[in-house]
Amino acid sequence: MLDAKFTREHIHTVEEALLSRNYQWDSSAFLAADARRRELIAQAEALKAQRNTSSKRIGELMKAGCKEEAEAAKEEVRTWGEHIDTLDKELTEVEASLSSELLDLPNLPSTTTPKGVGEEDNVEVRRWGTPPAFNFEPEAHWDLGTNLGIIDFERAVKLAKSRFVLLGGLGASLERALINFMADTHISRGYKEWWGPVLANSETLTGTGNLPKFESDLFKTTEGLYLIPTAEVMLTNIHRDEVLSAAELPLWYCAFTACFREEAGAAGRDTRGLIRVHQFDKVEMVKFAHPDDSFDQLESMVADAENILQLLGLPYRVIELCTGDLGFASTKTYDLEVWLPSYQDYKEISSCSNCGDFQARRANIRMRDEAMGNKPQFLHTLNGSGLAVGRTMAALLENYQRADGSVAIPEVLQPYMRGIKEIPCK
RNA sequence: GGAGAGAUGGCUGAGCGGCUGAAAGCGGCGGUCUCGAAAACCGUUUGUCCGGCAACCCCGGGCACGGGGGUUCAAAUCCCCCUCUCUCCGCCA
Repeated sequence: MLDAKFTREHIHTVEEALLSRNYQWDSSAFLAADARRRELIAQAEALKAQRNTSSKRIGELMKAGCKEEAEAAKEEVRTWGEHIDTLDKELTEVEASLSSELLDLPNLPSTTTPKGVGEEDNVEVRRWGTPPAFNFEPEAHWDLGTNLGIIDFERAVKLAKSRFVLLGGLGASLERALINFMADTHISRGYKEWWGPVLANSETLTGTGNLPKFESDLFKTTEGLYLIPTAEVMLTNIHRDEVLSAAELPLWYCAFTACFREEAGAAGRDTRGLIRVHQFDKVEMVKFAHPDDSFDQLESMVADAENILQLLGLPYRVIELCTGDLGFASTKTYDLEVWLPSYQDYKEISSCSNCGDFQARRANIRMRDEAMGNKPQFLHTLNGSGLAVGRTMAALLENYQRADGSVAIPEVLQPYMRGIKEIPCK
C-alpha cells in the first residue's frame, strides 16, 4: 500500500511511476476523497473538543447541585452529538473508499528498476553454466518422468483434477531430497527456518498484497480461509502488527511449504509437466530489513538462490524485471531462469523481490531505530524463491538425462537420496 | 461437537459512568553512588490521526482498554452482536 500523505503530496510522481508499470491511475477520486476526509476530521474533532469540555463542566455542575444549569448544557451538547454522528458517518464512508482505492494500487518501481513495458524489456544481468549438448534426442521431463515411473499425471487427475501431480518411488524421494537440500543450504547461510499453517486468513493475505485484488488466484475454504500461494505469505505475516528493534535487523527467514494456486487465467499455458500446477512445493526466503540496506539485502538474497542452482549444476540466467513486468507488491525484482531443454529456453525458477515498505504498511510491520528518533517506522520486506521444487525437478530430469532414458543424481543430492546416484530405467 | 471462563500499555495485573491514557509491579531508558559493575535510590517510559511549524523536535486537539453497534451530556466501566483465546468433556493423527 502506498502512503496516503506521500501520494497526495507527490501525485504526479506517483501517477508517472504507476504509468511506468502500465497502470493508468485516475487520481481525481482519490484526491477528492482525501481532501474531504481531512475536512470532515477537522469539523468533527472541533465539535468533539467542545463536547469534552462541556461534559466535564456538566459533571462539575451536577456535583455542585446546579441541576437546572446542567440540564440546559446537556440539551446543547446533545445537538452537537447529532452533528458529530452525521460527520463521522460520512467519514467512515470516505475512509472506506480511500483505503479500497489505495489497497488496489501496485507498488512504485524503484528508481533503479529498468524502464520498460513488458517481458521483452527485461534486462539480462548474467548467465551461469552452459546448456548441455546432447548427442541424442533429449526428452521433456513429463515424458522422462512417466517413462521412469516416478511421475504419474493420469492418476493425479483421478485423485484431484488436472494440473495436479503424483510422484512415486524415487520421484517422491527426489522431491523430499530437494526440499531438505535447499532448506539446509539456506539455514547454513544464516536463515532461520520456520514451519507453519498453509491456510491463512484474509488479514494475512491482505498484508502481503494477495487480497483484495487477486482473490481469484487463490483457493478458498468454506471456513473463509485461503490456501497460501507461497510461504512468503506466512513468513512475512509472522511479524504483522509488531514493532521490531532496528538492532535485530535484518532477519533472514526461510520455510518449506506446499503452495496452492488457482491458475485461473493460465488456461492453455504450460499445460504439460511440472511447470504450472495447482499444488507445488517451494522453499521460500523472506527478509525483514532496515530501509537503508534493503537493496543490498536483495542482492545477497539473489546470491542465495543462485547458490542452489550452482550447487545443483543447473545452467541459469539472472533477469532484472523492467517496470512494466514487475509484480504488484515489488519495487525491484530479479528472476532466476533455469535452462529447460524441452523449452529450448530459460524458464523462471525463482523470483526475488524487494517490496520496500509496501507490505510493511499493509501488514503494519514496523521497527524502532534510536538513530532515527526512536519512533516506530515501517521496515522493508523482501522475498525470494529458493527454489520452486517442482520446476527444479523438471530442470534436473531434463538436464541430467542420459541417452538410455535414465537420469543422474547431482552429487550434492545423493546424501539426501540414500546415496542413490541415478534414477534407472524401469 | 457439548459445557464454562476470559480479552486492559513491551509483560504481569488493578480499575464505584465523570478527578483514568489508564494504579502497582516487572522490563526499558536516563541519573546518583562506584575504579567499574551489581544492589539500592531518584527520575522517565503507549500508539495513531488532524492542525500549526522548515521539522520525524515542539505546541493544540481527536481517537484507541479484542472488533462493531447501542444507551448517556459523558463509557475501560452499562446493554447487544461478532471474533479470538483458554479450561474441562467427547472425538481424533
